[in-house]
Amino acid sequence: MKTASSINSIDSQFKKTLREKGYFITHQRELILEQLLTVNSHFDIEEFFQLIRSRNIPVSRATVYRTIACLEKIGCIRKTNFDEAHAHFEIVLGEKVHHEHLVCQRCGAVTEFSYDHLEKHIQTMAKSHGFRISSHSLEIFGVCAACQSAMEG
Amino acid sequence: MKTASSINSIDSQFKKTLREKGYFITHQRELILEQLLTVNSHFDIEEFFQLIRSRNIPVSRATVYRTIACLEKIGCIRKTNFDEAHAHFEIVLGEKVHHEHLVCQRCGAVTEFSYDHLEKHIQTMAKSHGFRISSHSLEIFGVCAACQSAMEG
DNA sequence: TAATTAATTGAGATAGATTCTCAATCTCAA
DNA sequence: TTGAGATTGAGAATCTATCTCAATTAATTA
Repeated sequence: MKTASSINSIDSQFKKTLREKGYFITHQRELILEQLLTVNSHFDIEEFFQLIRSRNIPVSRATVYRTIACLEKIGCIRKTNFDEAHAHFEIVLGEKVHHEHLVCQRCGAVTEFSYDHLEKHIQTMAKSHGFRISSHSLEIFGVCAACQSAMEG
Repeated sequence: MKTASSINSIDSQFKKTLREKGYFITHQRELILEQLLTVNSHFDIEEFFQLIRSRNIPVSRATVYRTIACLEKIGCIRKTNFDEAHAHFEIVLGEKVHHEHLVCQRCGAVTEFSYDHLEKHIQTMAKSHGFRISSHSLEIFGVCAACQSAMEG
């Protein structure tokens, strides 16, 4: 649950990280951060930009794309692949445990789950190949429970 | 290792599957299949199409895209996500064990590995969410051993 | 084998997502 | 306050992939 204070805290973390990495805190970035904290996980940029538009937030599409890319680069946001033409993103900061995704190919619903052992298995696997890990992603595609019922009915 | 006979066998499997699923065996599809068997795993369509061009194989870009999509639909080819703007594909038929990928973000090298337990863990996870799995993909991003040495040197 | 029907093809238009250009503006540090 | 360098906006450009539609071709049937 996002309480007012947790939002402020995430917002501050974003800005702190931006500063630490040498980025400027611009008015547009502040506006985007503020809006980012109002969206659910797993947004796509166009959808997010339309939201910004509808709220009359004065930020251009280019800046939204650039800011998301920037936040991704500094690790505040994660890009995820749901096998669609456009990228999806989710907020990372403030998250304790890395999670994976169940993606329903019928309704598009995304369910997060965490998988304790995966992390260490991956480490072992990578080590045996001399590979230095920077990230990983596990997506499971299929049909969610709700859609299964809907299809039977 | 792809021997002449294994290639013919894969080629026949492709065609058999096409027929079974009600697709026509066209001259263009035969040409594409033939060329497909000469490329390494993990090709992207544009790269593949340029290869076809350079060999003066008379098949259009649209047909290459359509045929790859068709082969994917019938399960002869798998689409993979290497965090790039374009999709990558790999041949599935003739493969015994599903594999995952280590993707080097520096040189782009892709290493396959298989992970015995993943399959059943995923099944368990999905079951607990009432989710019906159709596929999954695990990609590990980072820097391969060779690039690590190169970066030190 | 010829006719029939539906699938497939090619060329180019189109769509969709994202990045780029560049002049104007803004941020931050000194 | 000021200068250097980062950032922005608007629209052009790029890139990947799909779509359109008339012409052609594959498989089926007579």
